[in-house]
Amino acid sequence: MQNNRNLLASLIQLLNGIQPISKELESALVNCFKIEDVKKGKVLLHEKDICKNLWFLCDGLLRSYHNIGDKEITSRIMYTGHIVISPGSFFTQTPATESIETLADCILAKLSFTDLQLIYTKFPEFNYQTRLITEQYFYKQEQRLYMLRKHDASAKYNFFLENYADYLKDIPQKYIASFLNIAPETLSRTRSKLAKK
Amino acid sequence: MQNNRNLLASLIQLLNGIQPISKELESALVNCFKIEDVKKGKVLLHEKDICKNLWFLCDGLLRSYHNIGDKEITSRIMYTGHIVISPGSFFTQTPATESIETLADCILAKLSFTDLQLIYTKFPEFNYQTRLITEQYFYKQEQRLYMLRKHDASAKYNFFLENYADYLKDIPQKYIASFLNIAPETLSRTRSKLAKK
DNA sequence: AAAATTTGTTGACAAATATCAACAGACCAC
DNA sequence: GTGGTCTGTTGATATTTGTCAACAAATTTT
Repeated sequence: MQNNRNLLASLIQLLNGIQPISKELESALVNCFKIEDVKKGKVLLHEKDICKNLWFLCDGLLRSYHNIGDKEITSRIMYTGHIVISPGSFFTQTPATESIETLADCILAKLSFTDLQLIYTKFPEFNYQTRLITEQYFYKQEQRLYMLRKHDASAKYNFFLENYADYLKDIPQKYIASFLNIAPETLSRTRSKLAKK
Repeated sequence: MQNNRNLLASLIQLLNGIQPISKELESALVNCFKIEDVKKGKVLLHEKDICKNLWFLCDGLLRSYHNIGDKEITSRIMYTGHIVISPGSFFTQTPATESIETLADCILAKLSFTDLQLIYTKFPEFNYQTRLITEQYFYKQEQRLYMLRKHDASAKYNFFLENYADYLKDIPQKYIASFLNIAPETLSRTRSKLAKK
């Protein structure tokens, strides 16, 4: 359990940064989160399953994706320190329209939807921190919407460089391409043009 | 004030639908919201100003927009019953990167950021309802991200028809086009092709 | 109601990106 | 390490959408 506390340190710090949480709430969180090591290439959540857990990504890299026709589209890329869910599915406990998989070996802290609801019941003040976190994610998402409306492929790729530079080497290019909504060949050409300048 | 209560009925109902609110909280909300009639074509929030208010759109139609280069991009379209803010600006009280304007005569209920914070302080349980509302908006936004990654213009326009059909006649086509990230001419052609079928 | 302005339509053309295909390089399994 | 599979690169071509321009239609202003 001491191990739990160490791995969850950055989550606790995130929460305390918003507003200090009580020792009781901290203990409840540390007790409810289960640590999991997951190897690269595993699917955490399958499309059509209900997202029954929230994960805190202690270390690693993930992506969510869904299919349109015969194409697979990467919708989000999530790295160390992120809270991971399939939003629509987790919030409403209905089947997911996307899958989530690991792009690297990951250490994850898993919290079930039911345990989270119990925590909310016992510690209603926790809604404050989670409201603010949801607001932050909301705003980040807004920026991704801006990105997708940028005119050309290089503007989109620059957005990616500004926001995900640290993970560039670890994310297969075809996933970056579909995240930016361009063909992998176009991304390859955009990159080589950029390298020449 | 009785008038206030009527106009805010659907907001109160929205909150009660999540979890019944106390009479005290209801009164505080009704007292803090100020009703405003705003004519079509007025700018509620100017880019670079801080979004100091949240609005509940009792009746009418709004859009948010920002400029990229010499182009104006419509980022959101909001109709009766929506809560309206510029997310990044309101949450963090920093200058907005977008403007918000009325597309029709509107009846708005305005709540200042500071009044909202006072309400949160006095009624911390209110965080519960607002967390859930933020989650709902978060999920809606995710769907708009899906839409922008749809391949062609007609798929994007169909998304619009599915989600904004009731407001189709009231929104100038050029705004719909930039919302869908296509040129107005392309939208015009897409529509005429669709009509022939 | 007429004039002026804005918005939407249509055509011709240009530009960007997608698609298809061949190949090279990286990565994985055995 | 070798063979096989998957990923990325590059070229040729097709398709889609954007751009520019002229005009029509609708809306606003006077």
